[in-house]
Order: sequence, then C-alpha cells, then structure tokens
Amino acid sequence: MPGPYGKHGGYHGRFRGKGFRMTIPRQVILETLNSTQNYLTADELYMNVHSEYPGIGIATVYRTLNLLEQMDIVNKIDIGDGKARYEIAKQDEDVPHYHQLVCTNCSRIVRYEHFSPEEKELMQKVEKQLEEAYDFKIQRHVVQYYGLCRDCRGLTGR
Amino acid sequence: MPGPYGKHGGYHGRFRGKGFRMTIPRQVILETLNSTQNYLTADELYMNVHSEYPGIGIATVYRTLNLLEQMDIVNKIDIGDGKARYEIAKQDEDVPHYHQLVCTNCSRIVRYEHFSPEEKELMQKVEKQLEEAYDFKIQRHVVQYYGLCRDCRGLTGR
DNA sequence: CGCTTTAATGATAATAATAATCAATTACAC
DNA sequence: GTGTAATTGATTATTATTATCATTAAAGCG
Repeated sequence: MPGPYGKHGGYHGRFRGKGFRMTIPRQVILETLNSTQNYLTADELYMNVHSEYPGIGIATVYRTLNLLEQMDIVNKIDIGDGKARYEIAKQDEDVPHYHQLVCTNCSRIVRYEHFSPEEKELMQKVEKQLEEAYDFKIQRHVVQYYGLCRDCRGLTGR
Repeated sequence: MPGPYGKHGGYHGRFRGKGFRMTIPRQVILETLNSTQNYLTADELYMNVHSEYPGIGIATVYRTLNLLEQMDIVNKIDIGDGKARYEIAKQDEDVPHYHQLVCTNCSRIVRYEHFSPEEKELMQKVEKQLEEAYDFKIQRHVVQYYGLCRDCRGLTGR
C-alpha cells in the first residue's frame, strides 16, 4: 500500500515541481530519514543508507540533505559539536520550531513541544516585541537547553 | 589607574588560582576582547591581536579561547555558519544566558537582555518543568531568533 | 519502447575551522 | 638568579563539508 501520497509519499511531485528528479539515492535517503526517530548526522545517515544501498556516495548524502533542507523537507539543527543533524520536518508544522534538550555529555537530543499555551503565547509576543525593538524580520527561532541527561548524571541523582 | 581588580583586571589571580600563568599573549587577547563590543571569531580576534602583538600564533588564540571559555571568562556562541564566536562574559551575570537576534544574511548579531520580568519568569518556570519532565539537569540555555536585519531587508521595508 | 537532454551521481580533491605535536621559550616560586 | 613546568609559535593533522568532473540515468517525447 503506497500510502496517501502515492508511490513516493508525494515527494516525487514535490521534486518534479521544482525541476528536480526523484532518484534511487534520494528515495533511499528519504526512507531512511522517515524511519528514524532521532536526529542523524550526515555520516550516520550515510552509514544507515549504505547498508541498504551500498553504492551511495557520501557527497550525495550531503547534497541531498542540503536540497531537502532548502525544500523544507528536513530540519537541520546544530548542537555546537561541529556536526549538523537532520530530521524529517513534521508536515503539520506551519512554522518549524526547534526546541531541544541537549545532553552536553552524550549529545542525546530530546525534542520537546510547547507544553503550555502560555509559553507559546509568550514566545510569540516576545518575537513581535523583538521585531519592533530591533527592526528585524524574524524567520525562525531556536531554543536549546543544555545539560545532563539522567544516564550521564549517574543513576544516583545529582 | 589599574582599575578595581588590579594590574590585569583580576585575571592574574584567577589564572594563578587554577595553576595557569598570565602571559603576554593572554593579556593582549583579554585586552582585545575587552575593548570589543561585538562577538569575534577566532580569526578576527587573531587579526586584531596581531596588529598589536605581531608575534602571536593562531594556535595560541584557539588555545586561549578554549581556556577562557572553561574559566567562564568568555561566552562562546554558534550561529550555524561553522565559526565559533566569542565575547567577554558579563561579570554580573549569575548564569550566562545567550539570547540573540541573528541576521541570516549578514551574520549581524544583536544580543538582547530579557526586557520583561514576565519572560524571565516563564523561562525559569519552563526550565524547571523540563528538568522534571525529561529528567535533565539543565546548565544553560540558548535562545536565538534568526531573521533579516533592517539593512538586509532593503531600506524600503518588507 | 528507444532517444535525447540534462540533472544527478560517485570518486576524489579542495576548503576551512580547529586540534594535536613538539622543540624552544618564559612565568614565577624559591 | 635558577629550575621547572606551563606556554608558545610553527607546523602538521583532523574533521566536516563543498567543489570538480567525467559518467550515469531520470523523464518527457516521439
């Protein structure tokens, strides 16, 4: 069963609409990204894809990730360790937001959603105030909390 | 007049207290950082220091920046362009916070302070909730707004 | 289905930021 | 002043990512 968006989950159409082609490497990369919960570095993605499609080249992975980011199909995040990480963008997200908890020891990343309407509201208010105060047109924002996850604190607490 | 902290602004003592030495290169780097308003990349800092102290090596700049970051004398920020940027940490800041507006076109960075107690309060509340919900010990957070500054939008608005 | 056009690929070299190495230098406690 | 260990500067190494380029392969068309 091909799913609600047709043979390639609607990607084929999105690619063709912008003059791009749907190729085997791109399909495999998209499938791998879609079947992965957590963020992947380019190299992790390369290795995962490689096991299913050994012919893939690392350059294709980088190129495809850049393309997918341009097309808003993936989100790119940066946790300060010099490696970009990617995830499939939620399609129901109007404006992507990037709120994460990042473990400074093991680099585990927990994506969290706004859990209070209050926070969401304030963020929007602050954003508007900033736009006016500094004459900026804000396009997106990043909120990251750096700390230690349970495993990296030792199980005793602290 | 040497200022309230003595010959090297109190840095000498802070270095010695941890077994480090106060050297000429470190002094010049600290002076340069202290006399600069905006964030500097390692390379920009290197060039600024070089004009005053031509013997400096780039490796010393990187090493010193890492040391200063460890000692909480500088803050390091990352705006996603692959180059770290540094500023002298405000001494009156209990916990450093990193809230910036970043122009996606010209990389201009505007540091902003919490301008409403409401925001500060909510951030603290959210932080506490996150710590409980995800069992994280949060150490610091980063809030960045990416967008276009006035100059990069063209002067006509938009 | 075969043809043609041109985007995409894979291998590889090139960049660019930062870290590691190491012999020579220098801060600083005595 | 001296000795010792930290620091430096020059250089090489590393690592993530991008550019190059000849070869391959989508996909619109007949």
